[in-house]
Amino acid sequence: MKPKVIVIGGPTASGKTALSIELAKKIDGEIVSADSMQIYKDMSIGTAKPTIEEIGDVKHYMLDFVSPDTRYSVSQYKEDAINCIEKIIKKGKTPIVVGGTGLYIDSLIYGIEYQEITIDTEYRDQLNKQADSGNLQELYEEACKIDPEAMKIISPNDKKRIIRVLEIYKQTGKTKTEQNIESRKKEVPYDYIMFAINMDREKLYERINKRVDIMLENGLIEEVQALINKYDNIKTAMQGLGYKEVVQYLNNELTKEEMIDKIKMESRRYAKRQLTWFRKNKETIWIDGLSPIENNVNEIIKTMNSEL
RNA sequence: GGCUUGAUAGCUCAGUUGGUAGAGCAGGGGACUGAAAAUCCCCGUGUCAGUGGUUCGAUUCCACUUCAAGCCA
Repeated sequence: MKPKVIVIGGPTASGKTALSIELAKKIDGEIVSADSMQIYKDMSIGTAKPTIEEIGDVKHYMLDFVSPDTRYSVSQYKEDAINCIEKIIKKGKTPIVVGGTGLYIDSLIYGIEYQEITIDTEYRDQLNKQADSGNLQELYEEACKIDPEAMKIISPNDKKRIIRVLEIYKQTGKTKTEQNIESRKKEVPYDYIMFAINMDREKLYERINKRVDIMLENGLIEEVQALINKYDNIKTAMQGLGYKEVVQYLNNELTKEEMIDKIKMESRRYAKRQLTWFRKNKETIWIDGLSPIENNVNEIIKTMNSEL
């Protein structure tokens, strides 16, 4: 029988942190984060990283260990997270994967295998330059020639994905379609049980808005200021919600009020995208984030025990 | 109190020389395999403020009413 791994997803501000910590306490579990921004050091307020008080004695992995000027990716995440899961299981404890980054979660639950390659940043930059100088259409056509199958679902405007199709082909000689098939050949070694939190949309949005206000109170602006003082190249980390908006504010491109409203709006949209992601997986067991945490913890334990 | 202007989608507004209306933003749905808090795709019926009149037909023209802004007393 495969070891069980609990997964808890859900939109931002839905209460994943609190639920997972309570669950971990109750079942003697350890937490593996699945969050593409909380991996970064020096980014705590804006990513709503669990605080030391919240964490308490519950062991957390995959938090706060990458420098914001470093490139990180799903493939690395998959490798690192699997190591953590392995370690936890060896201890005889239950791993609890928690986070809002659907892509990262999928890399685990579908056991995606990534080939050992490093990204050719030079080639990527070159393609980006080409695309930005009005030649995206050409790149799109080229990608269509290489991998017409994959291009069926990629829009002529989706620069990132068009470039990726070209990159994969240049570096591996394979098409994205071929690679996708190969990446899912191996059997998934764990029994992942997927939960996701949801709640009344209006309530969720209220919580998001409130959380943004609290971030500001807790010193988000100062955190961003310190971040840009400390690091030179924070391209990936700057994709983080809230961070780029504060930078715009610091550059006087936005008023404080505009910045706050924008962070709230972008966070709401992000939550919507996250929900879309988790809805796609029909195995997902939905949890009502508005019921008491204790009930939800018990619900999860009950489901676990019934899945034999 | 008088005059002027306005009232159309959640918001800002366009429009219909009379044949029941459309943009931006907000919002909703979806896609997603090495940048993913990223990137991309799709979605617009609303007593056209209310009541009456003219008309085959009114959101459009006319009258009155209500509300708002401005001006004059």
